[in-house]
Amino acid sequence: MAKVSFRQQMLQVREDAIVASVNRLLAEKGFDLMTVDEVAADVGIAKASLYKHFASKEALAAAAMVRVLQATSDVVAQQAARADADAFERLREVTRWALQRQLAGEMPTLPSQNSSLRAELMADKAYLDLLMQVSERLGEWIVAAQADGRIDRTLPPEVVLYTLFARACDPVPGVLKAGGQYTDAQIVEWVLSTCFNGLAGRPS
Amino acid sequence: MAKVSFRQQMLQVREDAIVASVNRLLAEKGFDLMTVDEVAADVGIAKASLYKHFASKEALAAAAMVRVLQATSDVVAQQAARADADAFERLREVTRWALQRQLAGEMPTLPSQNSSLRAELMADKAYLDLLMQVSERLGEWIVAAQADGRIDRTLPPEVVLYTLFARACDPVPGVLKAGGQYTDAQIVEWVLSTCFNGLAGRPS
DNA sequence: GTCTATAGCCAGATAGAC
DNA sequence: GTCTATCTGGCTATAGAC
Repeated sequence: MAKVSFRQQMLQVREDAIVASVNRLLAEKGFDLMTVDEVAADVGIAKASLYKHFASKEALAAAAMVRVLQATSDVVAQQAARADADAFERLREVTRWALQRQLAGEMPTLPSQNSSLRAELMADKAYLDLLMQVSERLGEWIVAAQADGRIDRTLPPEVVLYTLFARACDPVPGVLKAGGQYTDAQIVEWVLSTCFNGLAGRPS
Repeated sequence: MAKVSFRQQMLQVREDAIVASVNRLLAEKGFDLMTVDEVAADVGIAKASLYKHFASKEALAAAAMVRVLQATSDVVAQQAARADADAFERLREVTRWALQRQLAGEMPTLPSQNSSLRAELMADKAYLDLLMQVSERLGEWIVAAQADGRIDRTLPPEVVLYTLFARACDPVPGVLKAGGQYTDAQIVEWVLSTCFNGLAGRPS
């Protein structure tokens, strides 16, 4: 029994390595431009071996997306446990985390509306459950922050939620980082500011 | 001579039709998922005929991108001619136009950092000249609006410029439109508000 | 210049030995 | 389960007749 468990552990470690590679490549090139050959080369195994672990390129990407959502869910839970922050601040911290992860090259972009990946994700229960869970928690905070008057009450909560999801995959941080003249910390603060305070800024 | 001119006119009309199709398909599926066969079918001519007009798929897309920039340049010139608007309002009107065009399904998304399209565009003088021209004019308005105090002075103008370009290709309007419960006009106003006033809104 | 037919290539997926 | 070698399909691009 110990031997089986050890083998399973090895398998798990390898699958983790695969998913980590896929996550990075997805963030770097997106689903369409990422090739399975690249993933295999990056992990250091043969392409055929990949297909013993995952049934298709879409399944590969879906596993990476699920992992990202799990990480997001963890951050959300961590913010929910804070006693010293209101709903608005929690939303901002989750957004800050997403921007940092994006600048670190570890945030895959959302699947475009007609990608083959989208169909696979919409059939993936683990993905949908996590997406629902995160959306519901964020939705509660949005409504609370509107009640507090810290988020614009004239915006439907749905609009706020989609805007936050979109900022996690925004091209702006990457372009600014590619320019090379700002630190990651500066970029995060500016993008957070344009997101929550707008380009016009907030009068003090 | 009249006959030659007539033929050239016909050619021009056909090329316009091609570019219009490419523009729509680019906006709908993006460069990678758009196939040349689709373009040919959409225009109603054989694929080989397309290649008599444009040297490659990249050249096709580049022509569409140039056309979008020309339209943008026209809108910018139109706003520059207004006597009843300050820099901030001009920026907002140009952004509004871009959002309306996107909701109409006529705004191709920006080429991703490593697409083959990007290399072609960076070698296209007409594209680069237009991009530079539009960027410079918008840049002047951004600086002026910061001097007026209507755009946040703590943001580098570059950050504001990239943010505006990014909003023209934002996924949020499309997702909201796909939801089907809001009018285009509502969507435009909400996205404009989140862009300039932020999610937090502006105290009056 | 327009068409039909096809070449050439690349990437996802698999066969079969070990 | 891992590998090498190969199949398959789809896409860009072109040849050649008209």
